[in-house]
Amino acid sequence: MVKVSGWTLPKARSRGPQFITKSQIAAVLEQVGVLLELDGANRFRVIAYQNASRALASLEEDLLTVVLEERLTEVKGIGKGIGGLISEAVLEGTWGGLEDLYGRIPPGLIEMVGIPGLGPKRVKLLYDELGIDSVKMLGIACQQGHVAPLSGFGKKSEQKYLEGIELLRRYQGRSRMDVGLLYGQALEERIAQIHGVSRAQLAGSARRRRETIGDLDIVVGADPSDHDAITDAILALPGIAEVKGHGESKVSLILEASMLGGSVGGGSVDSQLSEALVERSSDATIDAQVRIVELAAFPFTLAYFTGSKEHNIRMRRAAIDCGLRLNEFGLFPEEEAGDTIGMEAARHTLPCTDESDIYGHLGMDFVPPELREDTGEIEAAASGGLPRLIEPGDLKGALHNHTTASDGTATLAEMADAAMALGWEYLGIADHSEVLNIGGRQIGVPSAEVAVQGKVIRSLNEAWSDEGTDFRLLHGSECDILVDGSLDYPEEVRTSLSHVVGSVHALGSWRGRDEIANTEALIAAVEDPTFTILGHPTGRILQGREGFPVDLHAVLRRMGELNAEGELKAVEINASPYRLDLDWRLCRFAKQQGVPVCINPDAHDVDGLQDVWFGTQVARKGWLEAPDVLNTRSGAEMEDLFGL
DNA sequence: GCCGTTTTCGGCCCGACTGTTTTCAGTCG
Repeated sequence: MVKVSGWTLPKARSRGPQFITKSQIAAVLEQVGVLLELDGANRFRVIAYQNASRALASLEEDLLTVVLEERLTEVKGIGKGIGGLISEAVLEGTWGGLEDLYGRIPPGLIEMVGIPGLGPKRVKLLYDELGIDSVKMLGIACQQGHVAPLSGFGKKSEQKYLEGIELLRRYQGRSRMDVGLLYGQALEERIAQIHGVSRAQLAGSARRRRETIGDLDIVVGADPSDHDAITDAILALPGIAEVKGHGESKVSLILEASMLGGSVGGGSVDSQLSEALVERSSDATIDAQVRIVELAAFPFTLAYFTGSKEHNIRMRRAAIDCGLRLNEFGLFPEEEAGDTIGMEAARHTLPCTDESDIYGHLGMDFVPPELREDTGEIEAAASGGLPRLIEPGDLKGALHNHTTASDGTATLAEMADAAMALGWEYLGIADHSEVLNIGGRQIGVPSAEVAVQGKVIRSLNEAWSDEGTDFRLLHGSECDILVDGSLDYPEEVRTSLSHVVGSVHALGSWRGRDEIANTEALIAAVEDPTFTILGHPTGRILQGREGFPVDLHAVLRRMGELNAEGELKAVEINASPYRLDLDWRLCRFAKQQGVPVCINPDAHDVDGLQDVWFGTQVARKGWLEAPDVLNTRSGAEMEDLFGL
């Protein structure tokens, strides 16, 4: 659900420039797109703001520099108009004409577009004609029959909106990757078992491994004579809260938890099952679209519904450049299709048995689904420059894990056994440092006890070495980064460790001050000679809380400089599906700066080690190859790196 | 609002489904 709170223009910092930061401006541009839609603006103008927001968010250079050097409009997607807005925000801290737009659109309208089947045009019409400016008011108007008489509306509209309001209440927004995959795999399995289904595959943002998943897309290939029966079978599946619509080729559903039923799901998300479900309220729902096509169209439909939308737009343009037209059913010469559309036009398609054939016809290498975000993959695929992405099996260990010494539930030996069972050559222990206490309870390891843990680790390592087992524990610490950027523990404690994972935990203080102060503090932390790995860099909890504001581009640039001087500074992808922090959008930048990434499960029990699977998905989405990831190194190499 | 460029304004990805209307606009993905 779109949260109405937060739909205000950010206040300028007290001193500057820059008065407003890049991420704040990107968020505003995104909101302006929505507000303009509600204002009845030209749809291409709306798209322009969305594109500009994206372009700005992925700008890797320092924004103030770009503004001062008047190079903003060189950024693709930012022109004179929006460029002027950005410059004003950065240099003056003001928002020009946007104040008026924000003041004119009632925040309740934003919430109203969250109702399924109700879009910006009709929301605006309801507001203009009846003065309806909230979901609550709409509900009352529908019950009293005020909506049906409006031109373009009817009795069914009223009923649909009333049902939509109830669904909006139950809808919990996007789902974390682990939860979304759980539902997606379950639905895929159920559909694959339906008689007549030849192929069934999960597509959409789940297949692209986004950190959160909005709705599920399943593509089904089957003989046309079976389509009706398959549609009926899908509609009869358990756990359907609502059928939003169904036709010859698609079924649009809202699922509830009972769809998961008995023994479905599988793979690495299994261990997350109980925990993931406990969090969702018992009547929470998730949307799903099922597309049913004949087998010949399957690869095209799969590609289409895998997206992203931006990737698809680029693919269509690439097809046009080749004199071809690409739609969800085929890839065919423009002149042969003539005026026909859809499946009819696709009768002239070039043959494709899987997605790689589609890319092949357009002169491109197969683009892995994770990369399909229009962040350069089209160009790379056309020039043979796609990365060879890391695989989960490339990992040889992990460096950030907890034991009973702090807030973990397993002992050193138990964690080591679990790591060996995964085929790993090492496990880095990084229990919390002294300063950490939660609710007055001491969580962190007192500095005097660090040496005690070190002694146990040494004796375990000696035992493995003696019996010829290629496994070792690496004695590190998850050391708190204090508000001034210094590290917890006396220096001599930190130097006694193999590695220091520096993490921020006092989120309150960090979220209460601005991006520039936080960035300076993080840079001070990474500059400490004992600092090794930046742990969960923003502190975000997906679907829970925002991270603290920070310019990670600047921090990663500094870490890259230090590495160029011969130091070892790495950044963590915290692989917990609750975090997935470092964000995939920053992985390539880290690589470009010469900062290795470390995929860490932040495990607090033996099962938690398996979370590295999720972290690997993030690394893949961030274009990383095995050599870019620190913990693809062997145990012996790690010992060398840490000077052990 | 941005882009490209035949440097001045037209084009901007494409299709299914729904409800209302009677030929189509709105919504969704």
